Amino acid sequence: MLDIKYVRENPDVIDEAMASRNGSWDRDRFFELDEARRSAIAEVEKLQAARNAASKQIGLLMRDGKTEEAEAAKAEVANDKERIAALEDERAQAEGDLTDLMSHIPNIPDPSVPKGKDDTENPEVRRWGTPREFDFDAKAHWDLGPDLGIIDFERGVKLAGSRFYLLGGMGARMERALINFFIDEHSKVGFKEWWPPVITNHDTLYGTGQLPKFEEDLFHVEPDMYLIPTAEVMLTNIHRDETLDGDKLPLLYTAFTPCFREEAGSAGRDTRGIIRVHEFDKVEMVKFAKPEDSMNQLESMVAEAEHNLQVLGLPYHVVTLCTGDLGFSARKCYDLEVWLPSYNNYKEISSCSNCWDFQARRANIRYRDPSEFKGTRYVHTLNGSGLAVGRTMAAIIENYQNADGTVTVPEALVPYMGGVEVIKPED
RNA sequence: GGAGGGGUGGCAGAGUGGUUGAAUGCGGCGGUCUCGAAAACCGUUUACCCACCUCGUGGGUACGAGGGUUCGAAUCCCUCCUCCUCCGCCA
Repeated sequence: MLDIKYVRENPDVIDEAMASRNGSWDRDRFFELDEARRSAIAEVEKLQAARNAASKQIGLLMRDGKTEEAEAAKAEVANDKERIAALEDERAQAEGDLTDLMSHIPNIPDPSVPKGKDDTENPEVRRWGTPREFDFDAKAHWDLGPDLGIIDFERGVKLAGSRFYLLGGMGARMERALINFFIDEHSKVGFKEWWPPVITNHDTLYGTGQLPKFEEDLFHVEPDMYLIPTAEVMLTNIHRDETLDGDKLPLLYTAFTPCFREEAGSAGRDTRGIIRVHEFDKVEMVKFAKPEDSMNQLESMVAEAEHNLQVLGLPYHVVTLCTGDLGFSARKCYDLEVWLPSYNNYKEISSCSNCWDFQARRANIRYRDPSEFKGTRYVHTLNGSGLAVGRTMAAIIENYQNADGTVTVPEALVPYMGGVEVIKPED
């Protein structure tokens, strides 16, 4: 959610921001509702002030035993009762509509975000590692996985449906190994580990911006709950409706959770393999930072995600999402894309965003810092994958495959794999 | 699933319709005292919204959430959420 005062005073900035990120907002309706709300407030508060004063008088008259005068005063005040109720309804209506309108407006891109229409215009920031040249016919993970007996697509579909898969043996082991590896790495640099529920409610999803606009992307659990699409939702909402101590910032949180996505509208995209599925595992990083520090925290979060790819020896590059590709809640976002031989291209494996005060305002997360300012301010929230587990496994299988159809386990992962150095075909 | 009892300011804890944003205690902040500190004493202590003569003043709202009764509700009624105790069931 944007600051309503800022929107009121800078509508041209919003126009420009929406145009640059392929968003839209109803400017005329905003001012119509804003005006309606404020004039209703002015009127209703005037009447309330009069009523409060009169009620106080009635109380005094009653106390002094002047019953008749009190009754007369009561009758007089009663006249405004319906009027106040009607105005109050008017105010509530305008306010509800205004909040609804505001909650559908995406964040404003940071001035440092490059202008662009879509993901084809995301500039590369840097590149690490060199994609391997294979001197044999390299396989895609959707072929190699089943050949090794570590990924079973057919049974995944039988157990749950399309876009689900089953891991077995060393595949299952590697999933578990990657989760532990990632969390251990984050812990080394000060991230606190959490273990949240994966079913959640409306308010939590509203806080991070999934609701109300993106309900169709979520798995619904009857009657009114949802499966989380990312641990970001839970980690960020840990402090919903809280006022944090400025001395404790930044807070660095991490968690592993499965993530659930309806993938409505992505039919036909990434249909092969484990790249785009309804349920996948991810280790997530979330930070709560002071405004003046949040951009630095974004850079260090990206560095932490990169560190994991580097230790695993997976080639990748970093791109800055241009205005047209920016997610709803993000003010600035970097994507890490890992090299996938089967795509002969880089594929997103992490997305690190600075949401600025956008989520904090929705989720009401503030902080206090008496030495810096009076009262409270909204914190800045950041989130980033560190990393998507399934896509990491796909990248390892493909980049570390050998001519004989085996897969070498990245050195850093061997201890997490119970000492297994090479994955060979299983029965 | 059944029965009962709670949810008040940073914390503890009063308050069962009328000058209650809310006693009291603790904590926090400022001050007096002191070489300094402690103790003691004095003062102070929320958030959001609206308006204006915009480092301030005035007004409104907020006692789990929402609705109702009333001139007026923390106090009465309804619904929901949540916590606790007991019983049942259970990984």
